Amino acid sequence: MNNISLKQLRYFCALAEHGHFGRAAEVSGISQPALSVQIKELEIELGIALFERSSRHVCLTAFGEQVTVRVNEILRAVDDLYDLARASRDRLTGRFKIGIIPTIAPYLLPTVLRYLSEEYSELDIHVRETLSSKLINELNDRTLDCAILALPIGETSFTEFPLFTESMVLVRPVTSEIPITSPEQLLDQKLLLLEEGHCFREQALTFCKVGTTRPRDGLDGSSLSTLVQMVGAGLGVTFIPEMAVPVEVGSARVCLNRFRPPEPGRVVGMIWRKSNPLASQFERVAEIVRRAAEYLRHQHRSQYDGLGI
Amino acid sequence: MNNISLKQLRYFCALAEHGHFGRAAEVSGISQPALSVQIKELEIELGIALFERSSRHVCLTAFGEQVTVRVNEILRAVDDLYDLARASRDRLTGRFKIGIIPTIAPYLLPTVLRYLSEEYSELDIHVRETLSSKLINELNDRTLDCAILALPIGETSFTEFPLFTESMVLVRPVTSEIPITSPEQLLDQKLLLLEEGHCFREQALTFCKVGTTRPRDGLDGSSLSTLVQMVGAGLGVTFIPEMAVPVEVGSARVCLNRFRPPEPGRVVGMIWRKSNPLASQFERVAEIVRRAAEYLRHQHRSQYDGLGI
DNA sequence: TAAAAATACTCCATAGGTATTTTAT
DNA sequence: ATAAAATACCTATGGAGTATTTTTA
Repeated sequence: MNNISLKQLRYFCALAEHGHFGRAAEVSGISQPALSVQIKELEIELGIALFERSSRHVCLTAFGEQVTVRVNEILRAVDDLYDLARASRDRLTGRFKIGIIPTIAPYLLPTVLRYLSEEYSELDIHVRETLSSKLINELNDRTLDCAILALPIGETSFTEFPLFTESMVLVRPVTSEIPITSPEQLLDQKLLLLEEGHCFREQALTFCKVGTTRPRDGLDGSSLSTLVQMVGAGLGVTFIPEMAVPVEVGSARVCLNRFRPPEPGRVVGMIWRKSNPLASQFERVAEIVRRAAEYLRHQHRSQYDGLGI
Repeated sequence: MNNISLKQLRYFCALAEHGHFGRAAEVSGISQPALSVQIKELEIELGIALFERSSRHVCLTAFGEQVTVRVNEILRAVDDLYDLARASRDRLTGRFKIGIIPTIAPYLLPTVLRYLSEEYSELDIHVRETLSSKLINELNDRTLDCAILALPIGETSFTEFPLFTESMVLVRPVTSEIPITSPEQLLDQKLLLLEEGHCFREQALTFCKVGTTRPRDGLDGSSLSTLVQMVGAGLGVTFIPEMAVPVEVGSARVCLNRFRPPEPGRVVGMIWRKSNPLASQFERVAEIVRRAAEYLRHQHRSQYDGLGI
């Protein structure tokens, strides 16, 4: 049975250093007999003497000297655990795996990553971009630490942290005449949507189905960028999130219009497993993401206004 | 206060490996609640969670994973202490510093070293050849582990282990006529002795002073070899230990004679500090030295007989 | 509802304290 | 005779057990 204790090893080091039971005990904050007993037990446990005692000197045996080196290493390694813990407690360390859906990633990520790496310089951030359903699986798998997606998810095992609400904007060909300002006006439009699985598709449809009918099916696109290009080619209309506007619109021959309230939109938030012990850290991370989004929105809003919409 | 215990670290490893409190507890030979408590205390001590718990899975946090590597190293290092102890207990390890007086060293050492290195193949043997008084100081200094010299020493702090008794042999010039067989006959001889400090000098004189007078002072030599050469040159007579005969006599034009009992002689033994915890090991070493000397004596005796003395 | 972890409590082993003895210089 | 380590003995902390509750899938 391995019954050596770290206390014994610390006492051993103190005694090895001071060569005197009384002083070593004092330094160790225990009484001399307590130290004597512990050293003796350590020797019994190892089955060999560590010190050569006399009333004048206490000095290490040859074996004791070999042990000193190793024990110092051990104690140093244990102390390192504390340091590591403190570092990990105060700020995230090591790998940090964040998931994000495709209809947010391209627009939010650059800014978020910049903000995060400013705050957590030594954090090794991994990004995974995929559909909400996969992100959720990977969160449950513990493959991801957290995910940025549209709320609500409605899984009780997750903490949902709302980041911001973003509006949907309608993208029309420049050739179209009158602005569309209510869902009803969409019914005779050909609506281009992201392919099945994207939550943004569902969100757009939800808005359109405010009534009971839905717009004529159009084509599916695999990215917002593609959809906008398709709109520019006159194939129909589509929605994009407000945040995508500065990136996706510009090159394409399209025009935008907002709706009158209630504007279509969605809540974007960050989620993580409630059981993850880094939860408190994640709130800080989420706050940083929120600030990044806010900054982005201000930037965009000025451009947006510049577009005169 | 550093209150992590090795037990906790072992439990941690078990839990990290099994991912299940119940099984890890079983493997560790304790109950599940005991394990729960210890893991929790470890986490409290470190101030950060090591595991992410749910009733389905128990898995390491990012921090826990970092800790696993280090803890495994720590536990391995602790186990190594046991191995090191066992190795040191069963056989001498590391440096072994042995002292030996000049009137024994050249004759006994080669054989002793051969015997010792056969028995302790990985022992790093250091030899120190000097006068008894210095050897004793160095034993007290703990510079030496043990010493081979003429007994008795009479220090209570030393264990004296007698190895063998060796006779002194008189060395005469071949030109001298009649054998000398009793101390009295030495009184009119010119006696060549080792310089002050060699115990062998005192031992020779002790024999000569069996009566009250002592032989005429001769010259001092720094080694037995020198003395024998001086005898060959007709400068006087000298004593050498029996063991030195095969080495020192042969090239010189001298003849030998023994005395009738009580033959002059001395007890050669090994000494070490009583307080040295390797004492039991030293008895084994001493026994090996004794066997080496015995072997040597048999070898010499046949040569000696061949000389027809 | 079932499986697993956490909690509550109890007990005993042992670390550590004080007083004393032994040892070695 | 003195300084230091070892021993004896006692106390109290805490490690570990059993029984139970809480949690989550």
